[in-house]
Amino acid sequence: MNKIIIVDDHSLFREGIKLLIENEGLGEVIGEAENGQEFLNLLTTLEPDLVIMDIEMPVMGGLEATIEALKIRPELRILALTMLNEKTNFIEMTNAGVVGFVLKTSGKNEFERAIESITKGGNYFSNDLLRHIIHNNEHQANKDDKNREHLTTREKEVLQYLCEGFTVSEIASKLFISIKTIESHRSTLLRKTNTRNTINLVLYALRNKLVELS
Amino acid sequence: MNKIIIVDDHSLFREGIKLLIENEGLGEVIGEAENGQEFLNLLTTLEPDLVIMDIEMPVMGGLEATIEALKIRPELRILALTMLNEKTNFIEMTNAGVVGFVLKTSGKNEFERAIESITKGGNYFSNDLLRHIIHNNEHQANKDDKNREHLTTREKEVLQYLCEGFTVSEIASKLFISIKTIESHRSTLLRKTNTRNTINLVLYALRNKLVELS
DNA sequence: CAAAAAATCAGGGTTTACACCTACAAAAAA
DNA sequence: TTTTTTGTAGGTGTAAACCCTGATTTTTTG
Repeated sequence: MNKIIIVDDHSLFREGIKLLIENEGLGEVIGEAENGQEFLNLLTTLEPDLVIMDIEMPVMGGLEATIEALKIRPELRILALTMLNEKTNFIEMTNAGVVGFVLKTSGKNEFERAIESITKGGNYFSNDLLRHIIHNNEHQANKDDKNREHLTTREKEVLQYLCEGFTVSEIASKLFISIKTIESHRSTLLRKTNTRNTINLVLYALRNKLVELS
Repeated sequence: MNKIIIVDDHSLFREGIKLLIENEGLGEVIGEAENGQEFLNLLTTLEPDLVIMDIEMPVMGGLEATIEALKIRPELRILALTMLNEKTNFIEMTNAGVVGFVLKTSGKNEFERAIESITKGGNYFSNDLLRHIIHNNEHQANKDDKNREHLTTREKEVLQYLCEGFTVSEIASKLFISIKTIESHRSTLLRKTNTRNTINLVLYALRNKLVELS
């Protein structure tokens, strides 16, 4: 019998999926978590065969959780459940090692097929998603591969402050480092995001949900 | 027995909620729709007692669907299911006539209580949501009433361009007027919104939804 | 019409942002 | 171990933002 953990920040969604799994005899839900961090905590005591993982979650998202979990348990099989409309890092999630992708807009049948396929050791990638990826590649390929050139921890921190409306000198004071250093980070951010000034950098970050509008 | 229609663009979520409702004996799901338009079509043939309505959906959202549905069937009881993080038009939805509000992050128990309360003719508004509304009102109430209406047409126009990432000189070129004029408008905007610089002005506008993030 | 508000423009001064460099030590990755 | 990345910091010059006062014209409104 499949031992399953469900990771999703929407409690009602978890409840529903749990019922679905148990009703259809797809497995046994041995745990639930509402973000990546909670899930990693569960992993210290539970031994699931399969994880159903949402991607966009507060505290810790599905990508990071997947990477960390597979470091600890490389044999773990993770099925990503995504919404498609937002920035679904399909490539990054597959690189991280998920064995399947299903859309929340998919029906019950596709979900069952995914779980069955994965249980047998296979993969499952939703056709709708694949179609979407191919179709949108022209528009997004550049942005995803080039622009999102991986921001470092410090850069993300500076970006966060910039998006909260702090000036360069204020950030320097907060972090007890030179204004020049913050300027340097901002310049790097401008280059990596291919933006012209701080305002456009902030707008870029908000549009791409690198930060949240508080 | 409650006759229920579920309106949500996520098929898996609908499946789950349907199972939950039937498992707990909360009612009978007589129909599903994946957007407001589909739901209105269903209303021509089905006669539900209760509608569980998502808000953000493609084609037609929950607000418009609620308004239209209650024009046709004023006695219809609609429970809004929302996510809170995004622009949840709580006020507009209640004005439209929904009798309840539950968060997707809420648990099964709260969902059941909501349905029971509504079935008995009452209302149900999630405490988490109410708390969130009240908390965010302190920041917004004053600013909305005083500052927002004060912006002139031209000022709003300039603000729009600023929020799209254009610089002062670019806006001057676009509108065929002097840079000094745009600077003057921006200064007025800074004063009226009580912000310190353009970035904070843009953030203010986004937070208060004076403009949309494209 | 007269008064108020809105939209336009100007000058001048201070501060900050921005672009382009260089540089070096520590940490991480190869 | 060697190479690359990251975080730190500085210099220099230009452009832009920012702050103030003041003024003219047009539009709105009582």
